[in-house]
Amino acid sequence: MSGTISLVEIETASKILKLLGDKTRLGMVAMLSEDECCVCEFVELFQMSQPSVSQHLRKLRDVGLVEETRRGQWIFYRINTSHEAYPMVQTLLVHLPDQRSKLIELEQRGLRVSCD
Amino acid sequence: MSGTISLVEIETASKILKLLGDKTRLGMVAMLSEDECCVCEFVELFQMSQPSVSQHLRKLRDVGLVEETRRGQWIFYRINTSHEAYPMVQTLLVHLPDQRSKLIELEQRGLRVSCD
DNA sequence: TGCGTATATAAGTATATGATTATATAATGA
DNA sequence: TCATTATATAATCATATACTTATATACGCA
Repeated sequence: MSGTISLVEIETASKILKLLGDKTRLGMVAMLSEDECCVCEFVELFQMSQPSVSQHLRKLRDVGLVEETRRGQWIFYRINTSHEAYPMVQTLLVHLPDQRSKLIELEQRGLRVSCD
Repeated sequence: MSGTISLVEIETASKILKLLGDKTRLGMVAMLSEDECCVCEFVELFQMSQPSVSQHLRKLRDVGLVEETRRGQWIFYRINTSHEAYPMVQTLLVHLPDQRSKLIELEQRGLRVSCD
């Protein structure tokens, strides 16, 4: 229903915001709001070790903010739009710079993973 | 200009969100979005020691998210609506439960500080 | 001036966090 | 089946965080 705002308890909201209060994880969520991504793409995008990327994604997954799907060797992550805090997160993301160019640049470098 | 959304860099946004990723500070900012408050009111509202409250407020002040004014013995805090990330913070707060009842309850218990 | 109240700051400490390194698991293809 | 690639997890460690206690500062009032 348009006009209805989904409310989140302060305690719940602060847990989500603590997760997003890390530039890597916030960047990941911003990227995922454009498109699904897999771990090796994040490794490239953030110039960060694979275990580090996996651990950040795990934290996001543990609270249910992202979901994963395996496709062949790759595990793709996406935002869980049914999460109770998703509406709040979405209004947040509106204030962040568009991340599409980074995905495009990745694609041009031949490092974008796509499964059909 | 309506329709224009103020953008915040991911690094800046994550710093703000890290601060708001603590239930005490998020609660404080939510309260302050209703009305100015002083330290002793937060001590009562959050049932927390005075130094702890002061330290949380200092972090919020250090990034410029809140401002202070001394009035007599008391130092009142308020949200800095000119902060570059304020629009983002404001859209966040919309998703949190209304805090007015807590201020009203404080007033009824005679613990609300007001200076004229 | 001296006392009480409000607040800030400093020091200390236990816990949380984010990175690294090493290792385990799972899928692909020769 | 074996090597390679992608990912997860565990262990470790340095740093950050949030609280406590103790103390300093500032104001109001008798």
